[in-house]
Amino acid sequence: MTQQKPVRIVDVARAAGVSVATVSRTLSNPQVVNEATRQTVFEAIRSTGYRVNRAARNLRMQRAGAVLVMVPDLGNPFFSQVLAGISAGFAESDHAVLIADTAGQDAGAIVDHYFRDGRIDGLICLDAGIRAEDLARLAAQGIGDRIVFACEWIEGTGFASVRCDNEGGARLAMEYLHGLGHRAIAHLTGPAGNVLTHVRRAAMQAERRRLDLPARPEWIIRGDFSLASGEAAARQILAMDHRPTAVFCASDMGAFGLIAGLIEGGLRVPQDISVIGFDDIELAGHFLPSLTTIRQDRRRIGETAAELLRARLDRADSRPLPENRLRRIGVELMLRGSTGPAPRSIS
Amino acid sequence: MTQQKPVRIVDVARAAGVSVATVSRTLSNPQVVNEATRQTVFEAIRSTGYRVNRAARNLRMQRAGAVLVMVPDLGNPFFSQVLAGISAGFAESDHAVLIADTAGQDAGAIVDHYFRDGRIDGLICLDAGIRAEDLARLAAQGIGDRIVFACEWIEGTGFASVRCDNEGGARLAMEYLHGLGHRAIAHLTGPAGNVLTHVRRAAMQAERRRLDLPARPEWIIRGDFSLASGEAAARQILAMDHRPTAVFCASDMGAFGLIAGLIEGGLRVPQDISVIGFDDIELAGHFLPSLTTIRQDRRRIGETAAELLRARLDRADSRPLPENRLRRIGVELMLRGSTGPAPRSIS
DNA sequence: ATGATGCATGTAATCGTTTACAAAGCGACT
DNA sequence: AGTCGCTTTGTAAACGATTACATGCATCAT
Repeated sequence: MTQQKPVRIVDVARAAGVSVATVSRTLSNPQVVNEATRQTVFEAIRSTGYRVNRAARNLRMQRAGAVLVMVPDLGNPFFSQVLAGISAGFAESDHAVLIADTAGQDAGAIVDHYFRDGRIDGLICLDAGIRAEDLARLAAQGIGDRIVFACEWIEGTGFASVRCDNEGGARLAMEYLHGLGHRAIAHLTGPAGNVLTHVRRAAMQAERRRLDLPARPEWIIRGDFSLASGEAAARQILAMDHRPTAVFCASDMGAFGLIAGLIEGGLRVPQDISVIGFDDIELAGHFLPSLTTIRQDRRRIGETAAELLRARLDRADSRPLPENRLRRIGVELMLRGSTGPAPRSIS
Repeated sequence: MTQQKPVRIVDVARAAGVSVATVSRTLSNPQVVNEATRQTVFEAIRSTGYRVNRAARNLRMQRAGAVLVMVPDLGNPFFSQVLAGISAGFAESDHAVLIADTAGQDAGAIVDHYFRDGRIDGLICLDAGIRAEDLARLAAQGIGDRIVFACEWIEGTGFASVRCDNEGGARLAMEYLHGLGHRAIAHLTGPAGNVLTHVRRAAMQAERRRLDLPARPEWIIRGDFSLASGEAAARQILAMDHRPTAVFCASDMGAFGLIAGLIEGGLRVPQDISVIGFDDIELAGHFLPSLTTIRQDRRRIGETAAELLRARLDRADSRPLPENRLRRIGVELMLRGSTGPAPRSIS
């Protein structure tokens, strides 16, 4: 019941009959110590139950032993999968994983503080909402290559980044709808200013041009990845003179809201209108109707980001290897129940 | 572009023309230093851009400056909300928030290592799957009161705990269904061995007895909080000779799967059978039909857990205040579309 | 015998703080 | 004047590891 005092390295040294230096070396650089001594030391470590004090090691080695994951909204289930991947990717490493929610706070300042406090060695950023000047400051401090963006990224900067193949996803969706006979295809976008919004919409439009499909301004419907924005979009569509026969949504959540709204408005999905999402969140397969969508492996994005950052942290300061800046994780079309052949034209 | 070396406390001392002790005191104990000196020091801190090195401070103060959140499955959106609350609760503190996914690993060992490595000062545990002997070891090390369980807990131990009012939730659900005329009420449970499974089922059964409702063994359907288990439960119900007219599910995910399965099997929800969930996850209001459920404020559970742990960390070692061990967060019945009056009896 | 070489280990400085203790300055009181 | 008390500040010893450097000892060529 009483607080037992922790074992220090000198206790191990005493138990093994060697100096602290030898114990330390046995732990960090085993091959330089004599086989017999090594065994003695390991035995002493085992019998004393020694564990190295991280604060001391970190202070001496001038490192933090931790990385930070900045999440725009921890409550959003989308990110939890990425987080799980990151956590798994660092499980074997001796870096701890810190999290911070940027919600409503100045992301740049937070990151700057964590770094300058010596609390973190690196950063995985799921939030591209950092101001350019903050980034410049970070890069100027020479820590630019210990930052990895995941899912989102910032155009025109040299930071490492892991993302899914957004363009490929949009292409898959459009080709598939086209193959089903759809010509009038609308797009429900993400929030304004978001890089994913931009890229997915641009790819969708490029593909529409390539397939020589008709375009109407009102068929690009502004959303924000949320359920509510999908429901709002449904109302807009219901009110249109020229309704699309299919909608490609930039997110599953938006697609869910859209479907709910359309059905409430009296349309049948997919008989009257097809809907396709993006993400493939867990519920997509169980929604009614189940959702055809572009699957991005969020867990793998997280794992890959962890891998990338670890590689950058491990090489300490040996200059080379600024390659491998961008990793694209493949996407997959998940065929389900929310899409079907285009209805016969009413015109 | 060049790595600029960090400002140390001696740099500030030099800039202010005082000793390092004075600078340190100004930061940690301002009222003991003279007003004028204090101003000078603050100015020096500002002009040098000094930030205290956490590793050094932690080493000297024998603390870690961090807490750990153990999550059974980071990928599960249920926990991400709790995590968001915890993160918010520690935003103002100077404790960093570490996360670890216990998936497939020995939770007890992980916790023990984090503590003994001096990496954490406290723990919030969302996973009650720790072995009793590990807990005993932790308690023996005198850190028992720096552990807070959230959502789940372990019966018969003295650890602090934050949870929703599970019994009240079950009661609300049963009373409501009873009021709608339902008599044959089934229950879809959580996974075996889980404390939430046990408590919710026990409360449901107690309420059923109190309301003098009929009981049948097959109306207690084993689930595991997952979509798939809900779908399996639907198949069981469809095959029953005496079908219940309502099902109280221990989780929303289970309820979603159940509804999907029932509808697929030709039943109408809620006309033929009512379904009520537990949790109120975001999608509950947007599912088709929308899900009547017991809302538990997961974010607030997280915030409260953070609050409790902070209080325990702050009081350092002053013995008192082992009170306030248990906090129950209230639940709320969310009336939606998956429940309706009991169908007229067929018998 | 002597010096060079190499391996294994020990000694002690160092990382950047906090804080116990000592000391200095200044009134006030006897 | 001497003593005491109080406030404010400085000096230096921790905290617990890592590692540059020194040392000791064996081996081997000259």
